[in-house]
Amino acid sequence: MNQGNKMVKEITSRDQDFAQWYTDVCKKAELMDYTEAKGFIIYRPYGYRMWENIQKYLDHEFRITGHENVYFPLLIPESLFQKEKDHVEGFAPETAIVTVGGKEVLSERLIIRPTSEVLFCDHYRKIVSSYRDLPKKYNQWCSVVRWEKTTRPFLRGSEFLWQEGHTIHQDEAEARAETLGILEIYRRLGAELLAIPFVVGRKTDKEKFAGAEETYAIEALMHDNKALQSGTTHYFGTGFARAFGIQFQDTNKELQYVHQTSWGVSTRLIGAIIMVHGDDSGLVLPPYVAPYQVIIIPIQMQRPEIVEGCMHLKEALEQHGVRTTVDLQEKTPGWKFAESEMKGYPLRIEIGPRDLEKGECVIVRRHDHHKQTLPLEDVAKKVPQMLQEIHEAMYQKALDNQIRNTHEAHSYEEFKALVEANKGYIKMMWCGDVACENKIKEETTATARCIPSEQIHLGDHCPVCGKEAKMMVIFAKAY
RNA sequence: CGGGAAGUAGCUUAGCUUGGUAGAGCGCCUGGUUUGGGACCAGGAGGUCGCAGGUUCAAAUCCUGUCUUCCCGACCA
Repeated sequence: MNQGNKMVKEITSRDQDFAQWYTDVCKKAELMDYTEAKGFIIYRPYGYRMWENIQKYLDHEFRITGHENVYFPLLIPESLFQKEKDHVEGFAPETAIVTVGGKEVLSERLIIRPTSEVLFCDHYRKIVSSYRDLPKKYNQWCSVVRWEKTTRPFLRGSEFLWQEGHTIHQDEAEARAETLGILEIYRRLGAELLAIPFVVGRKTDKEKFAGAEETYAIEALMHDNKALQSGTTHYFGTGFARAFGIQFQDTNKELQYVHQTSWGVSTRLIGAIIMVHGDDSGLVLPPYVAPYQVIIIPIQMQRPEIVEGCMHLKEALEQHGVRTTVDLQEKTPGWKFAESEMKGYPLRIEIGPRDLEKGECVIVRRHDHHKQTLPLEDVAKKVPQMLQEIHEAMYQKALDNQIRNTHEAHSYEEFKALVEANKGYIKMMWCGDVACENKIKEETTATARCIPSEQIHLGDHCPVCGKEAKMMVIFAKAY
């Protein structure tokens, strides 16, 4: 068997044309479909289930850290939206606006939420008056609309699904702790569910969220060495509170403004999974986010004992908590093997007449095509361990790739050469001046991805302007 | 939003230059034979040629506009 070769012929080779490969995988793995409206995609069952698994993980984490789910409206009166200056300026270019209701032109236009800060603020203003009302830690699962000029499935859509957390606190320390606490949950989501080693750090002022005092992000390196911002958390200080008048009386009987945060991850994570783990045969799914962790393929479906054997194994696996499906399509085994690879099931189990005679089955790992034979009776109790090993191997592979594609630049010339050669993450000292950041972007198209908490001292001066260096920044070309 | 390319059956597409009854392969349906890496035979269904105007006796084909997708830039989860 040609294990190293591309086994599925219907998609573009990954290294030949990464963009086309990505689109092919999205379509062929049946994750999504296009609609007639630009940037509005259908999340098909196989794609949506991944989102549900992400939801399940995060929703549990949010709950045990004291957050409550809520739902706020889709539409925001324009006047409300305009209360915070930076926020409006940041989002105005990409809002969709409802101007007609029924047959009447509306007296006030309604903005379709691109994010819901202002609605939460307006509500918090009404329900908070005492320190005893704090904190409020709300989260909502919803979709938002942003009128993007260029759209791509999962990576940038006119509408996308996400969760947005909005919290208010008595003081800065508590709000900042919330911002970093959620960031840590996002990092763990990557490590434990998505098998993606996120680089975690603070954003530069230029890359900050509109209206935020501090923005943090999780960044992931894709297989084409471009970075993808995969989630953000923001500390707002009291900016929104002042704009919206969210005040409370503290224990000294004094009026204070609340300290606020917001944070979110979106269906863009699905894009990250595809681009971090996928290969020339299609999707490769990390076990804990995969809709099904095991697909069982019966060989010779006309034999009832084989289908029966498959069903029994499915039951046994499910009893061990393994999400399992049996491929009962009227297709040849070869067809099913190819499709199971395209769709990225972490484990494929084949049961044929020869196996059944010997009481065994063939079990194949998707991520490395490793094939082995196991006694049927051992499968159900061994698979959970195998899934764990697959998860760890996939995480390690992604981490190795990230380390291999992270470089240090000590001079601006070196930096430019690294960007030019498409070398991934590039660490470089920076003076903190936006002028240098702009110059870098203009001349190289690379942007500051984040200021990592783990700082390395690479020099005393900013390689761009020669002034004193204040921090090390990770730069990369980004999606 | 600028530059480029493309839209014909679910998918890949021929036909368009030079206007004249829409064709193929794959997939799908029915029956049969098959089944350990994308099976075979026979029969069958499926199309307002992206959409809207225009030219013409006649438009998939020519003209105008528009929408969507892809690529390259600028802008953003």
